[in-house]
Amino acid sequence: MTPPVLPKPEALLCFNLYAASHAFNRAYKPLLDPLGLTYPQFLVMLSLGQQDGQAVGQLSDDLGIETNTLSPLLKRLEAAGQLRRERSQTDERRVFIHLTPAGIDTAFAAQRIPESMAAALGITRDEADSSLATLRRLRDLLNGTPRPQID
Amino acid sequence: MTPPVLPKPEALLCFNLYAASHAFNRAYKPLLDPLGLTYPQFLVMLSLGQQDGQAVGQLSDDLGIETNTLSPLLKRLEAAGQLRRERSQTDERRVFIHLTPAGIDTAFAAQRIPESMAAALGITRDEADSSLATLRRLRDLLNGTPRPQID
DNA sequence: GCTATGTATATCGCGCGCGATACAATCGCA
DNA sequence: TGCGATTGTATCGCGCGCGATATACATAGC
Repeated sequence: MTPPVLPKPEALLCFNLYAASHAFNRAYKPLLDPLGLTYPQFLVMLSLGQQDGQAVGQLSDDLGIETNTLSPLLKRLEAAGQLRRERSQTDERRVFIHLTPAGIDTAFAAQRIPESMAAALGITRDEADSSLATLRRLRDLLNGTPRPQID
Repeated sequence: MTPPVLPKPEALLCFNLYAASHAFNRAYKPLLDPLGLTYPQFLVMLSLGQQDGQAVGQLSDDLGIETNTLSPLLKRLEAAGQLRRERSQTDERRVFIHLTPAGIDTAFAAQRIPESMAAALGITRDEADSSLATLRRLRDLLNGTPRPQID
């Protein structure tokens, strides 16, 4: 029988995900501020550092951020001198994103943040990987992927 | 030695948390739309359903949402007829939030969403609780709590 | 009582996050 | 070749999320 009282948000997986995500954002902020990056901007810089010259749509797919969110975000990063936006010659609808030299420096500095955060929290690689796998499985489930058990 | 290439966001715990959180939001949206609630509004309604008459600050603490986010959110819920805002008689700085009858109905309807979502995804209570505990520990770490192993 | 300090809530500004929409460039196909 | 459908990106509107700030109320100390 259904209990007479509603569940506390604390008892819900979705709330704990929501709260942990915001907690991560708050914890990263003091480390990202010196770089002049927001958290989603940090993700974009890392993705570009990993593979430069991606189109807007590729970034959108990889990060799960809609292009209508990315467009203004990329404009702000361009205005900050971190990247260039370059129309494709062969398909003028597409826009390729390239890091500037300053952007490359920023990306390398950004790379260290997760490491130092993990170290500061005392989280081992194994713990992180384990949680990460759980979250990835959950995300695939939510995204409607028909459960690809292995990756 | 540090690898010559930057890490993919995919390999980061923080990104997977970020992405899973947004995925949850997107998955909940079609279920919340009929109730006229956003996701944070859903959390507020559940919290009030669990304990009515909370002050703004209590909601803020419990949900980890700043009062500057809650104030306009509560005004929207009041405008939607889901709750009343009532100044305390004894301390006129405080505002207590009470669900309206319509709000109580909404809260009960909202309560079913997590259950049905879990069922649709094939997630058992044990799996949810296990992930939940991991996320809670992570959140406590990030919030600077000096690691209270048990709760 | 009267000022200083602290507390509870609210307002403002800016950057997401995303649905809806716009628009140009490309593609498909008769 | 031409024209409708599709694709890639951008714009708009609204609701968070949160730092900074405001404001009213309460409390403490004198």
